[in-house]
This record gives sequence, structure tokens and C-alpha cells, in this order.
Amino acid sequence: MFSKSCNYAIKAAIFIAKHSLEENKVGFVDIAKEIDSPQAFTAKILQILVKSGIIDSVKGVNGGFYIPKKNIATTYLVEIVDAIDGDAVFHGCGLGLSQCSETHPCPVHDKFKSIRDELAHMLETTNLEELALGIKSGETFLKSL
Amino acid sequence: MFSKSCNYAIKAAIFIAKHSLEENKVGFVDIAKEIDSPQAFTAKILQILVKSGIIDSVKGVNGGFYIPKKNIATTYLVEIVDAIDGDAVFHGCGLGLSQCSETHPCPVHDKFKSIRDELAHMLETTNLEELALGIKSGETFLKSL
DNA sequence: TAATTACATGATTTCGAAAACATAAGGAAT
DNA sequence: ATTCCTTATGTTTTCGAAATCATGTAATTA
Repeated sequence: MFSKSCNYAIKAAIFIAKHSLEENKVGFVDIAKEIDSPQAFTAKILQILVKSGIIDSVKGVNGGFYIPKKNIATTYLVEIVDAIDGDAVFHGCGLGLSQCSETHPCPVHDKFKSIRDELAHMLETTNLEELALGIKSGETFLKSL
Repeated sequence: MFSKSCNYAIKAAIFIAKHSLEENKVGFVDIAKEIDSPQAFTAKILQILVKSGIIDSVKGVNGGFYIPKKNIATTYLVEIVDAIDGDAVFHGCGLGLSQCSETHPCPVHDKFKSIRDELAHMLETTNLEELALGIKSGETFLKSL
């Protein structure tokens, strides 16, 4: 569905959000450990999230990544997916045609439309706060056992 | 959503189905041309479809690939996806966790479930005949302009 | 202001899907 | 039977995402 980078990004954002709810910053080493991802690669993805304005960072001693508390509940998954993978998931053709539209549709164009719309709606309405609270309460997990 | 191989496989199957409706066989060169795919690579994908029992083949002069007419309307997309990409699309975790279940769910486990279910339902109920007829009538297309 | 901590970024390597290559094998037509 | 057409299959190469490596930059603290 999404690229590996995007999966890492979503998990990292949830983890950062969880700590930001408690006014704490987290370093990329801790993030990588918690979401089971390669450190150096994770650092790069975090940069993209910073440049996209999804998360903030502070250098130096006691620095780290965080999300301003007021933004946590208003940051939606769609922003992360769009920053990392672009909009191909939402607008790309289900069969990979470079040109696929209402006027020149692929055989499954209409069949995919409802599914893509539902996916888009889910990403547009799911915010980081609810996901972070799920982690915090122990209902959900960021890595395998 | 699907791998490139799977996209080729779906398009090839639709094209073959279209010709099989008219009792014609088609060669892999023609298939590759019609669906805008690399010839050699397409040939390999066709082998997988043959071994999976989705299409049949005849060697020699006037040979080619075809689908027995009675099977066209009862062959569903899910069979092709399963043969090429396996069941990861249906059962894999939306965030890439190797272990993700009701008892140890990722943060978006429930949110993805309904989408995956709808996708599965679509693939299980869409058959090659309707897609082939769409191509035949000129409503839909297998390649870009 | 020097030392330390942690983020930032460009270059390089790895790895697997995708694609291409080369050759074998089967079947129909004559 | 032999020729030729077409599918079948194993090997190799390409290419881009993923991952790593190496180095630079900023900010805090003492």
C-alpha cells in the first residue's frame, strides 16, 4: 500500500506525538529503536517530515524531534503519506497506466475509485492524537513482538 | 497497490479473455504490444498464469494463449492477484509489521480493515468477462494514449 | 569559547523487483 | 520426418528503493 519509508514515517510520527503529548522531545536513535527501523535511514525520513512542517526539531543538548502540542490533534495521516509517497496512492491508476481518467479509463477505473476514496477519507480523518493515545494505553503497537 | 508484474498479468488476462470470447488465441508478442509491457518479462508472467490454471497455452504454429470460453465469466481478479502477488494485499499489515493481528494490532489495524475488505470483495466479484467486454466496446483501455 | 550533544546532508553501497538475454522444448503443417 | 513457429525456462543484467557511511552544522552547557 505505502512504501517502507512511508510506513516508517507514520510510525515515527505516532511515536513522536506520544512523547509530545507529555511535552517531551525524542532523538532519532530512540525513534529508530522504538519503531524497529534502520537509524540512518530513519534520520533522513525525519528530515522530510521536518521540511514538510509535520514535525519540528531542536538541535543541541536535550534536543530532539517533537510536535507542537496544539498540532497533534490536527495533524492527519494524509499529510505524512503525501510528504513521503506523494499523491500516487490517491490519484494513480490501479493498473499503472500513466494516463487514466474518466475519459480514458482502465478496465478497473470505476471499481478502484470507491476504494481509493475510502482510503483517502480514512487518511484525511485520522489524526496523530488518537493513534498516539492508542499506543499509550497499550491497545496498539508500533513493532512486532 | 499491486506490483508491476500483477498489473501486467491483469491486463494480459483481460486481453486474452477478449480474444477467447471470439475463439481466438494470442501470442505473447501481441499481448506485450497491446498492454504496453516488455515482451520477455510478459512471457514469464504468462507462464505463472498458465501454471496457476488461469489461462491455457498451445505451442506450435497457430498456437498462443487462451482461456476456455466457459471459464471467462467465472475467473475473478482475485485469482490473478493471488497468483502473482500472493495474499499480502489482503492480510498484510498496513504499516508493514510482520506480526499484526487483533490481539497485537498496529495503530491503523482497524482503520485499514474495512478498506482491505472492500478491496477483497471487489476482486472476488469482478470477472474477466465484464472487463473484456468493456475493452471490446471501447469503454475502457489497456494502455495509455 | 571550547566541548558536547544531537540534528543535517551528501555520497556510497546493498538488495530485490523488473527487465533482458539466451537457449530449450513442444507441436502443427507440409 | 523435418522444418518452422511458438511457448517454456534458466541465467544474467539493469535500475531504483532502501539502507549505510561519512562528514557537516547548529545549539546548549559549563
